[in-house]
Amino acid sequence: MSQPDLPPAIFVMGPTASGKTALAVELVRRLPVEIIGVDSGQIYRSMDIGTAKPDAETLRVAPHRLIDIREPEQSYSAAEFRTDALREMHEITASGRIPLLVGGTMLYFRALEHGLSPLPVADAGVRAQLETQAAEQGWAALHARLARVDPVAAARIHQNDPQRIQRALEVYELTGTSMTDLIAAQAREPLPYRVCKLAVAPNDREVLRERIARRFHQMIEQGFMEEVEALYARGDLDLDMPAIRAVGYRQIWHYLQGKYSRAEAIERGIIASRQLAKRQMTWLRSDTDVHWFDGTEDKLLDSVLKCLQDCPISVKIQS
RNA sequence: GGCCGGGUAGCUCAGUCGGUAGAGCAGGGGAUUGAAAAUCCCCGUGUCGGCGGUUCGAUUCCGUCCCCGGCCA
Repeated sequence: MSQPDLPPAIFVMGPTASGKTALAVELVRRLPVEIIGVDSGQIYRSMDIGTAKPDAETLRVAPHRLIDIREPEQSYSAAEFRTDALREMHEITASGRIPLLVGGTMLYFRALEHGLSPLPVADAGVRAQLETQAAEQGWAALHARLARVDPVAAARIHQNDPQRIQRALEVYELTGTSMTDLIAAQAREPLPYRVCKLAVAPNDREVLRERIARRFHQMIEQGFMEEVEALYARGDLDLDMPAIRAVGYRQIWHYLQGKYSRAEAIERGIIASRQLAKRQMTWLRSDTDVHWFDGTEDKLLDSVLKCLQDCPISVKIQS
């Protein structure tokens, strides 16, 4: 099962505001590693404060790959991430260093590590068509249709989950084959690396909740409102776009539209961040072979370095 | 001080023609295959403000007291 000839890689995963970036930057100082961001928000240009993107100074010492690679009106996907990340990882490995993947987008980590089944890419036309049908007949009708073409998927997907109903129907429309059959037809390709997975999160949930609130207020002080205002003022962006639906951006967008007061937008932004952290924790807990770190301890770096030495990848510490 | 509203889940409230109560939000758990910071699923015992009274039985009716609004002095 284990493949000793595979090159090493490190994952640093964790919920929002857990201190992943700080740890990654420290690791860059000590180890022959290069950072790749695993963050569906930080891929966007002009979205810096609200995505907690490392500042220019930090990026100078610790460059991040796969951030600032899209405009806010564009979309991105787990599949594109996997392709991009694999390419960057190979480059880093070829240069004799170790890829250090850091972020909080757990689906991207999952897709990278376990691969994705060969399914068709999203098709805006088909999606629009399904959207129209849903508006006319309701999603329950589309779920019923899915049950006819792909009963296995329909049993798994809840009838109130429009996003997944739409995707499963889209796959069928595009290929004439059910998603279930396509997935069964070919095994996923796992990541060709020996990975050491680290999870950073405070043991005490309340600590994380406080950190999230504090950081959100800091973002506001740093000009988060103004950042969203600038996006809003462009006039070509809206809440249907993944970038604008991001935590914090969405709530401030509502404020700019007059739906929330300023204070309400901030409060709801904090709540949305906490709910995001909760979902991220659910992903992490389901991962069986991660090494957990509290993240708030003083000797975090030492513990992490020791863990990396003991890991199957056996990273040598260099000074 | 008088009159009128209110005091029910962490918050905002609904409700019980008397048989010990339920929504939204928050919170917790889970799912997660090209939107994933997305999209969903599951989870609600709380002296029904305090004390008395009536009653087989009171959160509900009556009395009284306390607290919070508003109006009048």
